[in-house]
Amino acid sequence: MSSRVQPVQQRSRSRRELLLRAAVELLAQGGPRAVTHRAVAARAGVPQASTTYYFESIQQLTDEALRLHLSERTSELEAMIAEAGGKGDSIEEIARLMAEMLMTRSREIAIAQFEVYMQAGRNPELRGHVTNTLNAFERVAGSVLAFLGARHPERAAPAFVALIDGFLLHRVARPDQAHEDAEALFEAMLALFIACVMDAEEFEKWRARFASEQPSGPPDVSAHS
Amino acid sequence: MSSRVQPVQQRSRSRRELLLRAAVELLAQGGPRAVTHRAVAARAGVPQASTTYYFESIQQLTDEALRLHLSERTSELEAMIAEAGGKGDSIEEIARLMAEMLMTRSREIAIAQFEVYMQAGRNPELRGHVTNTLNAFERVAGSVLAFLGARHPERAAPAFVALIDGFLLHRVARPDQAHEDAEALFEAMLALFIACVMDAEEFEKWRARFASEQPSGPPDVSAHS
DNA sequence: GGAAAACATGAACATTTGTACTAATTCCCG
DNA sequence: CGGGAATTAGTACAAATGTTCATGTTTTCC
Repeated sequence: MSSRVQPVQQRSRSRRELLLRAAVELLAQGGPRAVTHRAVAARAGVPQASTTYYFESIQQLTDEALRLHLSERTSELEAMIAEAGGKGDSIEEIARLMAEMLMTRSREIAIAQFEVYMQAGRNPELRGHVTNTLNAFERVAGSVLAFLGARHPERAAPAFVALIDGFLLHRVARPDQAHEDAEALFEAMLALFIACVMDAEEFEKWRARFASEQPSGPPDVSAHS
Repeated sequence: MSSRVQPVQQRSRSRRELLLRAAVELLAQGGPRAVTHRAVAARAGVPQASTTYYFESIQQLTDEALRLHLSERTSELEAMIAEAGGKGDSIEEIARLMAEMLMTRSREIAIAQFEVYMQAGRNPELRGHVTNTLNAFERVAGSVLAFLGARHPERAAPAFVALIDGFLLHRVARPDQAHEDAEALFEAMLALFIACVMDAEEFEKWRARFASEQPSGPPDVSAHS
């Protein structure tokens, strides 16, 4: 009934983690229905029974995998900040850096992130973790906006993160657009938004640039009824 | 091997639709793993075998259910436009109307929408439909922005839709925030964004309002490790 | 070295799920 | 109204899945 304890031996712990990573991969690639004991074990290259040896149930395995993913996103965020530190200090540079960093990640990372969001909507256990992660995102966004000179960064931050996640979500749902076009659009979006919350002169400058770039009309896809 | 045809009798057709709606409900409430033959039949109040009578496989049932959901979102959008027509013509009014309309929908509608996005990421069959729906959203967003006087509405529209979906997604993932606060924030976000793509005077006016409202700092949730 | 604890795994079992099949019932139309 | 098609429903079965368990192996610690 109670959850299995953390293994004490190193090899065990890494094997356990192997299973968690396999679960995240399967979740990203095939959705929740693809995360089965057997599939996870096969992908991790361990025998079937390992999954039930390390985890009480498939639900618990999945939940822990999602928490691992969340903690890795936080680490990733810190790494991004560390890497970006000093590399740019203008709106232009920051927007380019962010767009590039977020778009060069694997598609699976974004998908897994959204699966976590979905799961958090149903599982109160996860909700606190997701809330903390989102708050962390918003804190960082607020810092960046503040660094650039936004007037009310903490207020604009949630919108900034929403814009980013919305863009990435649409890219997951509609992956056909060329990568370069998408990244350019993303960068322009970010720059425009940042400029929005700055003072008026900065804003004017950036809005002009946003407007001057060739407006790419939405490509009409063959109608599906 | 081929898909079953549309039933000829009225009762049959409505029953078939009943199954599709049940599938969407289950998907929204319990995720993809909750959509099983038996669960769908039970929720629709029809015998087990109906699901296999009307649909080739559970996959086909799910796919069609998702397509139904998409087409209903399009209808909903048209209804919103019709209802909003003439009710507002200022940025303030439009933002309030949009925030209210989008936030008073059931939570399940948003969740189902995002499940469709996730599924489209994996299923090329669905992708075209999702692309069309997103393009329709962006077209409407572009019209609204154009109506309000945006300079390059078609270029700002994708960002606008991304902002909306991102906000709704975060609300799904983190539903604890009070509804009124969330709606007010949403409205402010929309108004700010719209103002962003307007001329400078409009923008200044709205940015000032956005900034003057009490900035609600992110509530720190108890740390989950 | 050897016992005890921790770890690992193959095989089996119970349940859930997808699907097929047959018989009964209802509906449509001449 | 009667016959054939459409639909409904009960049931059975094969496959997939979650889980258990007995047993074998490795590691730890004295």
